[in-house]
Amino acid sequence: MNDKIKNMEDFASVCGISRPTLSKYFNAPDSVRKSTRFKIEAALEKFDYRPNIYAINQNRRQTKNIGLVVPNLTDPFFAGIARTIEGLIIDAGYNPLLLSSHGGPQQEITNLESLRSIKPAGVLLAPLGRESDRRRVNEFTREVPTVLFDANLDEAGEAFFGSDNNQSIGLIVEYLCRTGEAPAFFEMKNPINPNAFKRRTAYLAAMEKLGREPELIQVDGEGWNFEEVGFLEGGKVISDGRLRTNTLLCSNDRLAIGLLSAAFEAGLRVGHADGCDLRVAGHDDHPFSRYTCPSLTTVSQDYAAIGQCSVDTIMKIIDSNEKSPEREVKLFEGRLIMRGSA
Amino acid sequence: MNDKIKNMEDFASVCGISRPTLSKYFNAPDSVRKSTRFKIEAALEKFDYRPNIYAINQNRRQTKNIGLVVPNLTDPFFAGIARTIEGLIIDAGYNPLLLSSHGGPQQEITNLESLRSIKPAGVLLAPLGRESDRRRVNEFTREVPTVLFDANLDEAGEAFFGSDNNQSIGLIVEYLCRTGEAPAFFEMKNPINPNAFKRRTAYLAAMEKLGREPELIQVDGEGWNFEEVGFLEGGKVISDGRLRTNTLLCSNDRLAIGLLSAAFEAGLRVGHADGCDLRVAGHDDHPFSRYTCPSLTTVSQDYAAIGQCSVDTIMKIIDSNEKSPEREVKLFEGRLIMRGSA
DNA sequence: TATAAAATTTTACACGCGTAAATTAAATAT
DNA sequence: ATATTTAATTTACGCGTGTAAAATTTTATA
Repeated sequence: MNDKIKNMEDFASVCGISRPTLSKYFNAPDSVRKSTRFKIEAALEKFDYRPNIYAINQNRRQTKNIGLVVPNLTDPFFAGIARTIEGLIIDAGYNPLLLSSHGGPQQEITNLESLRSIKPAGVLLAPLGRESDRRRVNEFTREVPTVLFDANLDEAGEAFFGSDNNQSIGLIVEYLCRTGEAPAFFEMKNPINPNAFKRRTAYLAAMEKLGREPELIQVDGEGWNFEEVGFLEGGKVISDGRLRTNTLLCSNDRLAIGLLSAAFEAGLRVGHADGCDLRVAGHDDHPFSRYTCPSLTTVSQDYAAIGQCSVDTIMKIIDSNEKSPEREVKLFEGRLIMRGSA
Repeated sequence: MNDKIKNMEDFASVCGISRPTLSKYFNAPDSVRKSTRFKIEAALEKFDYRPNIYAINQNRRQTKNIGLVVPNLTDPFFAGIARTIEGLIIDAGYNPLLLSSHGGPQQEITNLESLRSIKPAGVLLAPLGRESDRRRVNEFTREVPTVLFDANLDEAGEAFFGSDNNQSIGLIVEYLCRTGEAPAFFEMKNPINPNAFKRRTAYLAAMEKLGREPELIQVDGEGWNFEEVGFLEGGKVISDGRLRTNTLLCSNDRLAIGLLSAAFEAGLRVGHADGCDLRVAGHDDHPFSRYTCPSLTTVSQDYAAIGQCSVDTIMKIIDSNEKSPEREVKLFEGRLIMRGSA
């Protein structure tokens, strides 16, 4: 009884069931007769056997793998999104494979290449943005069904789902204008992320709509070390005294976190209460934004919806087994998160 | 010339080289004659072919996969460690597979199970700790060469590498005592992590050594939401006024981040400067600790060394193909990071 | 109970590669 | 140039599964 079961053949014999039927069972437990299903599951309790994943994937026309590529796992914001989407992929009966591009376009391509060799049924890609190797990403999306999320990229992939920066920035600009001085927009001069461009434009549009004079504060800084940029460059902006307003809207929360730190060290009191020197707001509702000093007023992105929609769409594409005629794009609205900083 | 190359056979014919020789090449490019190696690599330039990873792994005695399991990828601290170790694994010529247990023992086992089906050559595991399913983890380590890091677990795995909490806590306790009032130790009553226990013990030992009266502040709270625990329970501790000292040493930085937030909202001034009400220190040198308000004084862990040592060891085990007679344990020293909060 | 439909089994082949043994060719040493 | 070592080729088989077609059994339907 305790002979090692090493393949489906062995397991078939202890089951008293033929190997092809077992194969059917493992691919879809409901596709076999109830009585045989019970027999199989009873045997599974007694013997531990699991089909060899490599043999399976070698012979299937399609693997059950879904690639999930995010720009930077070190950022808790993306780590959280990845976790959410992983869950959705598992719920759909697929096997998520999470890769991080670590902020580098070379790593992004490496990720796609290594995914290609895994022959995924589909890929969910949050691209780096400006730095992405457009040509090679496009090349990849022509071979593998791909849905983009978070950051859009030309016409790459079958669909894109992200946040409506126009709406979300409009929301917080309106809030800031209504409750105090009109905000200046604090951002990096050359943002890596396309969302940053959209937010800049959205800020300008929102200010114009409200009849306010926009003020862009575009600071130096490269890479993904947003906190550091916010801290160093924000510190300069503060000490320069070249601020025309007491309200700063940051392009994202991580910049704001750095800026808050710089403001603190400069002895400025941040917040909307009486006697405060500065109001600071962000965008994204980063996991840490609740615990900054003061807590950060920001806009949250609807990542439950974005993730769900991305997974649903890639599943639809996989099931229908055909590229949809036109690229679907859907943007989701953000929600104002009012806290202490503005 | 543009016939699709779909397997090694096809590629062998366009190369003018036999398939077994190609197989040798892909397993070790240096194992074939130089002239044939050039021929192969020239052909690789013209045709794009990569060996089918599933077919390879099915037939190899050993895969080139190394599992890497961390307790919580949402924590930037672990995300950073994971990134470092991933790089080391790649450098060693292996393929890292990163999984996060998301703070749950069930997920931890699920991760190990899914790793088992991938038949990894070895696994690097940072276990959850107290909540880990000891029995099943042990079961796994008997089947797959495993090296533990970050948190120790009984006698599981072939080796353990982590931080010397005794040294690091001793370091900061000594610093705090030397520069101000002796610290109380702020921690969770039932920590999930074995390091937390060690740090508590180390705190008590360090205080005794310095002839100071220790004070443990053990708060309620479950799970991995350390900032929230630090914020909520820290807030209570502060408003209770039951603090005998003005200096708090937190069991980890994330608790400290929450505590700083609570102190801020309570209107306390944190820092070591004149006129401050409270000193707060942490442990770990979390990526965000530089940007708290004030910036957080803490102890950094030597994760470059821990990662390198873990990878070296799993490689040694894999190469020697035998379980070492005795379990290796090595602890690395921390470094004091002096900043504004204490 | 007879019949149709559905599920299962049998048989057989395919997938793409690792790998071992025997043979042949090439590189190196004498 | 010959002998020796080293590398490449040929041949052949195995890995553990998917999958298709035909034959058989079971279940559902009439």
